[in-house]
Amino acid sequence: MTEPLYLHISGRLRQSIISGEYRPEDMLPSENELAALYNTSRVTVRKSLDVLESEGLIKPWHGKGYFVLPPKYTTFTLLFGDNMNEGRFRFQEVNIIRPSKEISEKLQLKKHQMAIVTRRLLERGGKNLAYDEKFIPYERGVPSIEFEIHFAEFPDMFEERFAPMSLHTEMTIGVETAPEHVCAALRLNAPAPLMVVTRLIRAKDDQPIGYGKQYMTEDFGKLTAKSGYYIHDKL
Amino acid sequence: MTEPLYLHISGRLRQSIISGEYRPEDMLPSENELAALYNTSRVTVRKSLDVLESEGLIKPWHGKGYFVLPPKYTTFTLLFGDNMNEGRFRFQEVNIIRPSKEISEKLQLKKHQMAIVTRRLLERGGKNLAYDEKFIPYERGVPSIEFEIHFAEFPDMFEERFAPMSLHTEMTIGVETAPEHVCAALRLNAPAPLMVVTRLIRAKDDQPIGYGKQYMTEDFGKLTAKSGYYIHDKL
DNA sequence: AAGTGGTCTAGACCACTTC
DNA sequence: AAGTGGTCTAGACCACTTT
Repeated sequence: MTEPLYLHISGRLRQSIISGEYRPEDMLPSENELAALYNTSRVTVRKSLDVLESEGLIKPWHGKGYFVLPPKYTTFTLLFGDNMNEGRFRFQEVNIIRPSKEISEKLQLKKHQMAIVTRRLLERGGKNLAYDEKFIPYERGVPSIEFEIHFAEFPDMFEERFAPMSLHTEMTIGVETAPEHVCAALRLNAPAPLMVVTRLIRAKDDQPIGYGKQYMTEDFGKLTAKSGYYIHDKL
Repeated sequence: MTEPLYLHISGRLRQSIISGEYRPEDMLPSENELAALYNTSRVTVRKSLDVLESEGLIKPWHGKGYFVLPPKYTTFTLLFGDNMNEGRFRFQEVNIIRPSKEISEKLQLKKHQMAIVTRRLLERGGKNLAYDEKFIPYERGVPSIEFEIHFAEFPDMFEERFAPMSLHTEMTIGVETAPEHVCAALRLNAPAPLMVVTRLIRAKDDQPIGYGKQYMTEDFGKLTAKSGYYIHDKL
């Protein structure tokens, strides 16, 4: 139950930084001073400073000392997929198609290479909230398996074929005027601007292996993001 | 120039995890095994494992060993403000106003408390791309200073009065039908759905100290976000 | 030369898990 | 009891910065 010393020290220092006692550009006491102050070894002090460094609060400068960093307000953590799983998906289509120019470029398909598409509609409370398209390259010799994946979410569906840790995703969020088939599925009277989230899944070698677009109506809700050191689960 | 041993070890292990040699749920060799393998001390091995833990790749389990974690696909890092600074802002209004219900709730204003508003228009290449509103509580006795801050960006403007590290921001991204004054400023013919980013700045005690809304047109561009271990600057 | 952080060692004792 | 990770010590030597 008793708190380890190194967490006690990092906690005290974090508090001092957040409260403004140490401000950005300020220097913390040296490792030796802290070791003397808390009557402990330099190793333990270093461990507590490592904690704060990994949280992005401080940066050591060889030969000088530990500096307090200015906060980065432009970096947000976005949690995506939370409200995606509330509601019910209805499949509209699972097919092999000749890809559009956009899809072909995003997936870097070869000429005449086909793509597999799944299209789904998200319903919640009797309302059509979102429309969802996923595209993956079609390759001969990897047959029916592809048709089973359409129940899985991005990028879970790739875990069988790729090392999971090697996948990464690029996301864009914007407004687009939805194409007709999307408007029809969502039962919109006229082409309307919708929030569109695209996701491009890449494997370790940056090879694109999946591309998805989600069209979200006003009823769908909002995406949320957070920034700030203060929200760390520690403290 | 020679790479420290602990980084060498963590690099090798990271490579093994990303390549799929160790998969999620797998256990890494024990600290003692690694120490023997690399002919080094347990302390150095621990330091290399700490690196991977702070990257979210592994999790130690007391008495058992180090487990490889499954990737979290729902956590994205969003860089906001990059395309906000390209272009030119034109101030439309700086004023003390009676707040709307929305503003009053977000800022948790007292009854009859006023708010300061700044409204701006973002132009780029002759096009109106975005409209920007910021609200902060008005307090008597903190007078004209407030009017000077309107050149600063959220949340920089608060750094004088609050400990910078104590601020945090909650963001929502969604589609809203823009109110009339926004449509007028953006020269839209009819009320149109726009991408709306709201930001609520809170101080350390969770007290709201600023609220901003940005309405973005289709021309503005998209927000981008990334996920995946693979994009870490290391490796 | 003196102070700072960066790396590393060879131990120690504890708490948790497995057998 | 044996193996695992968790914490901590008291040194050592190096590289960088300041005086």
